[in-house]
Amino acid sequence: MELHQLRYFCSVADTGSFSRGAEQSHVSQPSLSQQIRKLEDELGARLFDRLGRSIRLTNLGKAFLPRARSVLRELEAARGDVAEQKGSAGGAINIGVIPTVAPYLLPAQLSAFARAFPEAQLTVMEDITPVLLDRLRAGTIDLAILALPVRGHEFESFPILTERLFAALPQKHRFARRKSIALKDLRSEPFLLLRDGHCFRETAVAACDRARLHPQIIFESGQFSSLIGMVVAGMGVSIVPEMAIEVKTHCRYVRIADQQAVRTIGVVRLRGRSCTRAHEAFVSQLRDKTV
Amino acid sequence: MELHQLRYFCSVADTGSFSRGAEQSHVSQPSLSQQIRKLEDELGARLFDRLGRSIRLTNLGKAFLPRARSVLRELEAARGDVAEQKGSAGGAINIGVIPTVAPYLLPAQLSAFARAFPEAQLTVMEDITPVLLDRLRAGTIDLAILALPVRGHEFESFPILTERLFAALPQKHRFARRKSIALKDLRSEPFLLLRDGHCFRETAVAACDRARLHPQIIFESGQFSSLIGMVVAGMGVSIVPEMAIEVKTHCRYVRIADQQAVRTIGVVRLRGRSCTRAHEAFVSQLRDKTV
DNA sequence: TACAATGGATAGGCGTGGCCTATGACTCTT
DNA sequence: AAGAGTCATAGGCCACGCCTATCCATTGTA
Repeated sequence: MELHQLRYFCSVADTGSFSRGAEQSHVSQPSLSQQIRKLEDELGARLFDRLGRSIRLTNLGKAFLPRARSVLRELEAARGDVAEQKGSAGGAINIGVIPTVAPYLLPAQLSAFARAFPEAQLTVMEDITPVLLDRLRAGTIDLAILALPVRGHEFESFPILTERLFAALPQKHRFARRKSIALKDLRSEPFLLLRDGHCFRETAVAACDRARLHPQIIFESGQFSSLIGMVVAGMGVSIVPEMAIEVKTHCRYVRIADQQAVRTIGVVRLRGRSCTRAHEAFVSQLRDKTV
Repeated sequence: MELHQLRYFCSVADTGSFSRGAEQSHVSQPSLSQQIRKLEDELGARLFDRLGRSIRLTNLGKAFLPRARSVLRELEAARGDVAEQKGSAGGAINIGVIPTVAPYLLPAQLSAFARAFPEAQLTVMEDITPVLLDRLRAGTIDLAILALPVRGHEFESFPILTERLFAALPQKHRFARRKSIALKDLRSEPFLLLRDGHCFRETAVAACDRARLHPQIIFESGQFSSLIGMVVAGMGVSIVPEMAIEVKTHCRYVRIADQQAVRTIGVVRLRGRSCTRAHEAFVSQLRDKTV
């Protein structure tokens, strides 16, 4: 039983004639006759009575007609579904973000995207890089926003911004007015850093390594706000990325004089993973609208 | 979009693998790959993400899967419907019967058939031969039980019984005790006959013709019961077929001594009209169970 | 009664397309 | 490093759906 046979059958039933049915189906009458015959053979029963010049549905044909129509209707529904999903930027987008980016980048991005594509359903999960990568692999999330580069060639990534690192100092600190600072100058300071697992900790530690600095870490947290609060309280100094700067607090941010002291944020997805229109739109917004 | 493509798609979605899907669908893996690819091309979007070793449904694939299943389910329902209709002797049977047969032949036949095939839905319409033939042509009825022969090669007919004609005489009639009678002997009698349009009227008149008798018709009716009632009342004589004999009444029935004075009842259907099991069963019961 | 017109069935040939096997590219495991 | 497993690609074969041409039956008309 094939779809074109069902289509032919419906055409014949509609037009009441093999010839007109063939015309309506854009095939020759013999081809249509052949296929109807084949369908009847497979079903093991006639669908039409051939009464010389005219034809008529058999009882069985009468019963079969709505079912055939139903199959074709379902098919069209399926096709329509796909076209709709493909055309509109609808559907679910699941993204993951690392905690050291989420509070600074996302709010503006999300609201802008929600305004531009109200039909898309965007859900966000915040977690550290290795967890996000696992989730990408597992398909739990479609995109991840995190610090580049990522290891593993199963991923492909696009940078969206590169930001410099700053030393976070108490307002009264002796270096607080400097334009820039060498990390080495902070050798004697107690350090407040992110907890292990956060990729920015690695970034900060790498910067220290380049400055031959082995920081004495006296406090660890999962978010910059806590670190900055501790800095303001005079507990020590910290290293934060540009986007984490909170201008209101009694805290000074001094650029670290190291060309390599940067972090690059990018969007990562599983290589070969197909994208809906919504995904494309979100990624391109990230790339374009991010300062 | 073809049915086998949908089947392949579902197989792959079920098994989570092209290879196992191919195995389940009894095709080679490359063939299945080709068809999936083709389906994707037609839809204009990927249904699966190829992730090196494993695959996964895309969002669009997830949306498409239930629709594809639905198409296949509808198809199976259609196939099942046909098998059911064909296998069981179910479905509607519309038969037509002429009035001069209906009350005598049908009751026993109908109840026997209803007992044997309770799943068949039999409806009966009573009318004169030309109307029944029109209805056969129009497809309003499937079978007609009437007097043979019928003209028109669009019909095919099977005889089911042949019966002799009898003269219906009042109990006191001078010929009432005879074994048989020649119609010519009734030359002087007033005749009660069926109305014009009833085929048995033609049959009776033809018998009269053969006997060189031009009957004086004083009463016409649409049913034998009325005629017999009039005979009993002494209004005249009539001609009735064997099955119309009502033994209880004060009426005598004398066989007409004319080998050709018979009528043959048969079942007629449109040539080339397909039959369900129920139809076949009904016809064969008529042929076998009729005395 | 013959003839044309209509509608479906049949016959034969052609070409697309679905299927196969063999092989390649790649990943993951041992 | 080798092997197993997976999907993609390539090339060839053949079935089958399509076509045109024709036949046959029915129907309407001169």
